[in-house]
Amino acid sequence: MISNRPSVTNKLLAELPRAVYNRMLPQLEAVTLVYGEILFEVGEAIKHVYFPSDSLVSLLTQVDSRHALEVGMVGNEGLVGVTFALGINTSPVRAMVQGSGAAHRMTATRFRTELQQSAHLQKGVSLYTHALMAQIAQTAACNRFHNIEARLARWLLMTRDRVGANQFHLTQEFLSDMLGVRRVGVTKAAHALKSRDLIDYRRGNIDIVDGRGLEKAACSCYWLNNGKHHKA
Amino acid sequence: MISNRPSVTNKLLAELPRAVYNRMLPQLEAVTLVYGEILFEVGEAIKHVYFPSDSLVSLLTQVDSRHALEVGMVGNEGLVGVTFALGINTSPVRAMVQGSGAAHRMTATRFRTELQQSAHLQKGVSLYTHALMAQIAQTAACNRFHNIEARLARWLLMTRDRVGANQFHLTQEFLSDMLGVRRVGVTKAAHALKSRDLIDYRRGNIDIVDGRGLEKAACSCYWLNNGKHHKA
DNA sequence: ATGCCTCTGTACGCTGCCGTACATACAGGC
DNA sequence: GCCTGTATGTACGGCAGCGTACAGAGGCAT
Repeated sequence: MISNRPSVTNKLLAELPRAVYNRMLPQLEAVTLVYGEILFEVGEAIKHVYFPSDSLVSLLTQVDSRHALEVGMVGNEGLVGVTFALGINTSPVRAMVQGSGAAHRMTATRFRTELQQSAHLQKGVSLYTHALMAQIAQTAACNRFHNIEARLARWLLMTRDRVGANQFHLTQEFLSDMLGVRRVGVTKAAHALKSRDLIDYRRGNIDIVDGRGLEKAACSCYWLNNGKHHKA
Repeated sequence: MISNRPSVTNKLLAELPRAVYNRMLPQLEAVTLVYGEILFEVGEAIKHVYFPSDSLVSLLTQVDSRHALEVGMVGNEGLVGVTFALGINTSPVRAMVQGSGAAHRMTATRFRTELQQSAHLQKGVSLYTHALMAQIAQTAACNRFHNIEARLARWLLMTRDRVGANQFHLTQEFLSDMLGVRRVGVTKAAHALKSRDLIDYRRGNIDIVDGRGLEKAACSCYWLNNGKHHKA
């Protein structure tokens, strides 16, 4: 018989031993995250941690009122709120929903209890924290050395890998905040990629036409950090 | 009476409860780190973790053969090898000694044992890991938006805070790798700061003349992330 | 003191991105 | 259909930093 418990496709949860997984399930609340929603703001107390399944969350640093920059991207391979697992109940970054979709969340206090009770969960979260640190460091270097076009290509590929689809909704305005550049800069880069038949887009709907080609257009950072850390 | 055990001034160690501290001491090996020494390379297995006391270590990402960039700085407030505490025995970054001085190190396997035995140590390492993540994220944004001069000022101040002195040895060539810019770029920025009587330097010996002034010349990232996270 | 090596300063053309402003095109509501 | 808002395209001067090359200048060793 089929249970009516939420179907959890978050990998971090899915890789837990059966017993731990089952114990955690009733504590998880299924939620739908929507594009633009802010899960937590810088310095704000974290109330829940989120386990995306087919949603996608961006971690952003705000420099001043005009400038923002994405430092990390969390899909179903991780959780939003790793800092909480490190014993801090505020976030150094803003977490914003970049791709609408399903996720499960758990209250911060319950999550803490679970962490204390399960070495497996601790281990999984630690591994993911490490992967996230590596991603942030890689992104930092990428932002410094690579041009907008290559970074845009990489970014689109990383998004594709996490949502598992070649189409998704994103405006250029939004992308400019992710890459930390002017909207016009995104327009030019996107135009260039489009003219080479690598992508297509129309009013926020982006379509990756030639994935292979796009991978060539992206900087090598993509391969070094494409969210497949666990697979190696 | 005065014991002849090594005087450990690393804050992470110093803040441990007496009992834990005493148990760890015999496992710690006093070492002297020298400018330019590489503690570990990207992807290499970590043999030891390091607790700097008056030495200073840079965490670098190597993009290609020509381009490197510092993403984090570790002084006596932390440890080098946090990723190991997260269950990964390789480092995603290169760790390079930026300021010669004393440190204590422990073999990776012993460190892991200690971690399992002491919740206090775990807690301390977790908090530091969080601070380091915040630092890396902040640095990422800083590298994206602020000009060389402001970044150089910030960098010198961060170094000062960690070594606890207004003078230290650093060539402009070295600095260019830290900031991810040309050496000439550093020369110009340093020259500008010198002409404003904020710093002085001569063949690698840098002297912060006017700390207050330098703080004004630095970007706001300095205040957001000046290694005093624990004090708040 | 001589010579070498390292460190710092200067020059020059180039390009990617910036800030800003404005023009076009598409979508949905009425 | 028309209007309005949103999304995308184009234009233009300006500048910070790039890549490269070479010139002084201080330290150190022989």
